[in-house]
Amino acid sequence: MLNDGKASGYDLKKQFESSFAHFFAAGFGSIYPALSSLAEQGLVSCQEIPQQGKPDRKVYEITAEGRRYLLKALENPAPCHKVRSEFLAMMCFAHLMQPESVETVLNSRLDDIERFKKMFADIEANCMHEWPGGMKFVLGFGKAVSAAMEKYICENRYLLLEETQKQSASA
Amino acid sequence: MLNDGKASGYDLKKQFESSFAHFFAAGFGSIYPALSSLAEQGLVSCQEIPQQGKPDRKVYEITAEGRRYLLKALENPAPCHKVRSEFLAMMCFAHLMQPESVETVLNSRLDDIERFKKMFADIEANCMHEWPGGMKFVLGFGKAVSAAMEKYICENRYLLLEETQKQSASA
DNA sequence: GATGCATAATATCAGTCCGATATATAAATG
DNA sequence: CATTTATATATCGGACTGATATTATGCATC
Repeated sequence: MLNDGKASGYDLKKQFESSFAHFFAAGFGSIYPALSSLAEQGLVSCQEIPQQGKPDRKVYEITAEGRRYLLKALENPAPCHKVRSEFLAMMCFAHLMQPESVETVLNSRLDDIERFKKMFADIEANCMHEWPGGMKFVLGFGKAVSAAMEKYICENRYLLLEETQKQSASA
Repeated sequence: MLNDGKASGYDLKKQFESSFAHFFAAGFGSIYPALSSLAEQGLVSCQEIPQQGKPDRKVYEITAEGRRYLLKALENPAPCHKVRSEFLAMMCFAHLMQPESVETVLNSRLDDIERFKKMFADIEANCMHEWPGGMKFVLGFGKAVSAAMEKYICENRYLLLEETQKQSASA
């Protein structure tokens, strides 16, 4: 991220919460230690800007060595793409749940997707133009996958509810 | 998983590599400590079956308390669904990569998806009938999302390659 | 005028997770 | 005959992360 310009940990967090949120979340507990370690390795430099009231702003900037390191890292031919879904894990055992409980879970998932869709629209409206094709590709990927998930859930939730109703009918 | 019947850590691993692979991967480093901890808490019981040549098979079985605990856990109204994609992270910076490098990454991702699709087909052919609706829902979810990803990548890879070609043309 | 909440900003830490590695044998494959 | 795959368990260092702490401003609400 620093390759696109200077930023503080706080600035980066905002990016992780918006454009990166759908595929790579990171909290302060990951960001600050990462910045410290990068600085130690000389891959970024740090400039402290004093402020009144607030902690000093630490603005990080990528170094020439950091840029070389980034380019090397981008040579990985098979980067991973992992999903870790408690949601799907739960749905495997929907037949052990109350039907209302299944409904709640499904709706909360649809809400999350809705929130992502709004975020995508915001991003598209604001900063899309100034982005390289890669960012457009990644945003589009998020939109396509979100849409597919939403469609699938709406069209197939009956699979889950039939089962729980069968159970509650036989109970 | 043990709610569906007794199993050893090794058995569970096979499930994590097949039906669960697309949304919840787990290695031995997670499975064995988890089983030990569950046994300590009395949520599962363990029966050691001696074998010649191989280490003793430890077959775990869920207890009544374990079942109660599972049902409580299934009451979580908003289970999470996370994606962590080095692939998409790299694609954000495609403009810094060689076009051939981008091609390689894209193809390796498509290969992964292809492997999943084959796995889905296998599962559907073999053990689909004996499954509850929840498992069918989850498998279908994986298929739908995989198909959407494949389609999106094929239809939009030009977004990534245009950029790198522009770069290599101006270099 | 006070209370509370959001924003700005950094930082740490305990607990969890996981990839890599180790060990031992049988069976299948080339 | 050699090598790979399958059976089976186990550990550990390093990475990751959610929760928590600190301090101050500004803005809305009661």
